[in-house]
Amino acid sequence: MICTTNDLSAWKDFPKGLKVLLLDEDSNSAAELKSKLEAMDYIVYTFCNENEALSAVSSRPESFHVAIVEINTNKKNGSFKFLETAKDLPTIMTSNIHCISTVMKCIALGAVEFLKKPLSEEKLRNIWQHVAFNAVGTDLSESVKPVEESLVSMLYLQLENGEPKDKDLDKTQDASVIHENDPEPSTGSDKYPAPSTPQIEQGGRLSANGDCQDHANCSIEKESSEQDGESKSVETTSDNTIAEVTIPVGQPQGPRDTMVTEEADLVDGTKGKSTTYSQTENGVNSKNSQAVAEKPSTVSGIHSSCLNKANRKKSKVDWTPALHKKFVQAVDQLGIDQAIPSRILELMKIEGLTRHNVASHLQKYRMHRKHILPKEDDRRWPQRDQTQRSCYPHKPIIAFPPHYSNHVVPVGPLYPMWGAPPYPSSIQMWGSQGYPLWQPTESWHWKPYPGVHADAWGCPVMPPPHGYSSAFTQVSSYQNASVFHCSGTMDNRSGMPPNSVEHQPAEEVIDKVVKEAINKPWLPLPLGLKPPSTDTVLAELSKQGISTFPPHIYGLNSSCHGTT
DNA sequence: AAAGCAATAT
DNA sequence: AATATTGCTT
Repeated sequence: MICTTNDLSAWKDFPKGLKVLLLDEDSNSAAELKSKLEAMDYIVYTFCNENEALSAVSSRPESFHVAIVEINTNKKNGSFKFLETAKDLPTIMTSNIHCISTVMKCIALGAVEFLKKPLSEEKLRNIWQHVAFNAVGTDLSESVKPVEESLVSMLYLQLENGEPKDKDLDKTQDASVIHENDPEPSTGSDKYPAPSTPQIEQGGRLSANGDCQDHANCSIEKESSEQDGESKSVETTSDNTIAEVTIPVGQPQGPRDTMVTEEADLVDGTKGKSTTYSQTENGVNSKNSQAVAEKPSTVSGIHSSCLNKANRKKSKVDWTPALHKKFVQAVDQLGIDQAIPSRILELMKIEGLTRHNVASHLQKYRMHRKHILPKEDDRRWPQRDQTQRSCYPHKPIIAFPPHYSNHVVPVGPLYPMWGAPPYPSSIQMWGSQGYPLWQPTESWHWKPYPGVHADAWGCPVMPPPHGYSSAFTQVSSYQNASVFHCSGTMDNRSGMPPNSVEHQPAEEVIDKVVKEAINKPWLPLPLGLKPPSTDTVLAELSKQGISTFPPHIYGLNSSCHGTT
């Protein structure tokens, strides 16, 4: 039964007279509980049979304000049927079993609260707070929604991790919306001391008032300025949110404040969160810190929530590694000069992503490449063909872009395809198209391997690829190899060991390597170095009055520069 | 109208 | 800090 606020104000001695449906198939415990409730002036209707209780609810819904249901451990589906069926009746689940998954399941199915047995008077006293008030003219519901949203997300994730997913869960998942103007039942949680469990009931069971469905299919929101039906979506799967909300669920007495805070945050004004795109991801299994946002199952769809047409704040796109990868793939596929937002958008096929989103990301992406990559190149060994950089693969669905081999070395493993850099934490995102990439000097949010000093992303992070190292390690030590990778471009000093060569400016570093190459002529030259022609060498030697070849020709250094 | 850039807002 | 938004130019 749903009460209006008027009902409430007119209710004499509330909550006395509250009508409680009690379902407990153990008649003893039912009787015990009944007497406790009656001691509080609640009116108790006891049922020992789920079906009977359900039929009572359906035949005279006005007879009950709330339900207290004991989970029947003897039944495979222990009383969840009631929970699932009596959606309009705020239902408090109770059990001797307090395992978190059970609790979560209850909540996911719409329970307003889970009370551990034994049920003290203390615990029972506040059950009235779950009465579904139809908060006309109030927006108390606002404060409830975000919790619901977070909780639902959390549950989703949780269940994804192994527990069977309930059919209803999908529905609830979709309810992750901020309903700003819903005439929604509310218990007035802002006014009264909250019961131990957040009252997400009404939200979770929104199907009652149709909101859920309403929102479920509006992942595409027309933007007034956009004709192509771009929509906004946001992430539901905020790690933090989930994490923080997790605890309170199972532990009524626990850190509720955390949740409240979270709630406040979410509510506060305008933050609307909705979905994260995730899409079918072929190759990448990005397992990163952000992975939550792109779990495989999330992958095929957007749990979109939609926005209330009325007011909907723009939300941010979560450029997860997977999403970024998709983006990069699209850019690559189009070729850098064809890569314009609208086409990228097309190729990405991400529901809910807007051209603006792409444009924005593209802007950043271009900036990154423009500012970072060139710098690296300039400091690196002379490129055989500098022009290649500007015209890299337009049809790059090939394992290695042409210029790849010209670059000194990809720091990491060569990615078989663009896409899926195997790193655990998505480092080097921008580089997935074959650029040699180390972390740019600038901060970049995709961090190197966990555990590795973030600033030390230079070469040591990953072993050099074979092709590279074989040619190289012969010439120089590990440090020198690093020199090539890191050259002076990045300021990684802080992350490097004190004795590493990286401290030297690029020129010096180069000189040093050149010198070493000269000193050990029997070794292959480092990539990027061409040997001086014999003529040049001879000319230089004769200039210096040398006609024989000493084992070490230090003096060649300068001529080397001149001839390469 | 769309793109792109820079500055600024969130 | 990362994105979005805005304003402007092309």
